[in-house]
Amino acid sequence: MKVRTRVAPSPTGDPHVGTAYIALFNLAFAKQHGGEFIVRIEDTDQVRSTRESEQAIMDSLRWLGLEWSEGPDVGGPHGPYRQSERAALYQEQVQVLLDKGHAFKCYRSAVELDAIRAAKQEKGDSSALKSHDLKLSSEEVAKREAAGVPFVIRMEVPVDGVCVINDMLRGPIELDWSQVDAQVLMKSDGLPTYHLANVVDDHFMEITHVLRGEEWISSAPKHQLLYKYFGWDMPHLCHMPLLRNPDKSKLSKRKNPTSILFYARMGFMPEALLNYLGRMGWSMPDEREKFSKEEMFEHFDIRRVSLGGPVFDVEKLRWLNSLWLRELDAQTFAERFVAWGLQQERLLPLIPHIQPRVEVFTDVVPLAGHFLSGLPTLTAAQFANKAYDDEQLVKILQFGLWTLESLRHWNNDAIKESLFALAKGMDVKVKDFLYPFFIAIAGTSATISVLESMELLGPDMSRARVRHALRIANGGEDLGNKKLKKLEKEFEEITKKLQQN
RNA sequence: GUCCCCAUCGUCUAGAGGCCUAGGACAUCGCCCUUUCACGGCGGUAACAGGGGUUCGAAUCCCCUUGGGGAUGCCA
Repeated sequence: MKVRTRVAPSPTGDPHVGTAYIALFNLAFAKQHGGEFIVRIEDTDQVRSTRESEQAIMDSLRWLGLEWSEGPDVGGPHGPYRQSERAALYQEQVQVLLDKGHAFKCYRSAVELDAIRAAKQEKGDSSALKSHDLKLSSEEVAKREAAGVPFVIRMEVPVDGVCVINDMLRGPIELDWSQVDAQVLMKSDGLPTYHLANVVDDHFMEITHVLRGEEWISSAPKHQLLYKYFGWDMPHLCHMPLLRNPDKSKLSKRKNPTSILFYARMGFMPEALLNYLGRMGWSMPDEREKFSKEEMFEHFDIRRVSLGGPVFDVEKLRWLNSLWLRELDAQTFAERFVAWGLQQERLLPLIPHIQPRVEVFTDVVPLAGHFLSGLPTLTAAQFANKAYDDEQLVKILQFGLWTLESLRHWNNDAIKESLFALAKGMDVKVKDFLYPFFIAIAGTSATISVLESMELLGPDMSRARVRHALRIANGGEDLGNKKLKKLEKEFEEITKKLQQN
């Protein structure tokens, strides 16, 4: 038996707790049945995946103590078994479908697709796009072919009837074929889409069980159909509930810290985070709260998964972490604390900023203590500055936060460039603009460069602190939707203006 | 809009028709312990979304309604 999880790197490279969640249950399931657990980096988009983001995912899964099978089948586009090296395989398989008439070339442009969809909707036709919707006259096809117009390869999908998907937790699920698009299998750049890569990879890797997020249920018919077209055995499917924000929406970093790195930085023990993830939608038969992954695997039963989407509750995670922390003997506690925050390689980059500013060692902690803390205790009064009023302050922090959230690469230059540009766009002096960020990040302006601080703290911790500061500056409340919308508009105008220059 | 999934305290959950006057945990409130703050101990507030069935009996099974979520991309 082989169980696999596919993980997609995020554009910003932060490994998501949801990834670890799915991986944990895959591993637990595999272990319990004496099977093999495989992690596959998925990225046919090629925008998200960089060597760094793939590495970050693997490192954080390792940090959590989730081990997977090594081998030629592991890795994404940059891994030992590269996507580009598999390109021929996908070409070959898609040709098989083409030959059997299960797939077809489509020369339609994005503009045309929009128009076709709009026209269907207007007619009150709620069915998905099918090959007959996309058909062009043979002259037109010949014309476009001759002109070298880019094309994609789509799969043929039944026009109506029901498709039954067997879910290990939910039993049979009936989905209408009328709702399933003639899915693109091969993009115009010649790379496969997720759906094709997924099915082909799993088949050749001899995957028998797939545990994935619930958001994949509606694409299961496409996958099942591809297996049928190829004449291959389909793995068993199991869809796990989705982790949620406190407002019940799908867990997202705008509303909750989602990066495993954040929790590591924040000083959570990997054992505790894993334990907490194991309690999401699952319980031990004796209902105990604290358990190791070995204990979890020993008692694991997929049928004990509950289907309601669990809300990720940082408070409870903290409590659970305290249980793990207190169990450590003094020696181990000291070792782990040092390993967490006082390692030379973590300290070293700070020294050039600290050394010129201190006279004695006792000056170090007041100056750089924010590297070892979580969210600072703040009051609205700390943000006071005669250069701006309350409204302007909120604006600076919110616009700054959005800017930080949009950064793809987290380094001093990128942070500096984007923030300085924003200050200019907002017509605020850099010095005044940065002041609230000093408070947000370090709790004081008497400290080292806030840009350096942010770089060293990492994106998630930095954003979390700015978000926290924003709430304090706004009188202890989150910004209302109305206000947010207004600000969003203004922010868009500024970014547009900046892009033009 | 359409399709699908889901539904027990604020949150995580136990519950496979009678063991449920619904249990545990986090959070919260009160008391105790204590030179402080924590930890800890004891106790309290707090839930089967609503309506119909099925059954001698329903949190548990069925249907409808409502609510939440997801999908509807040349993203994954």
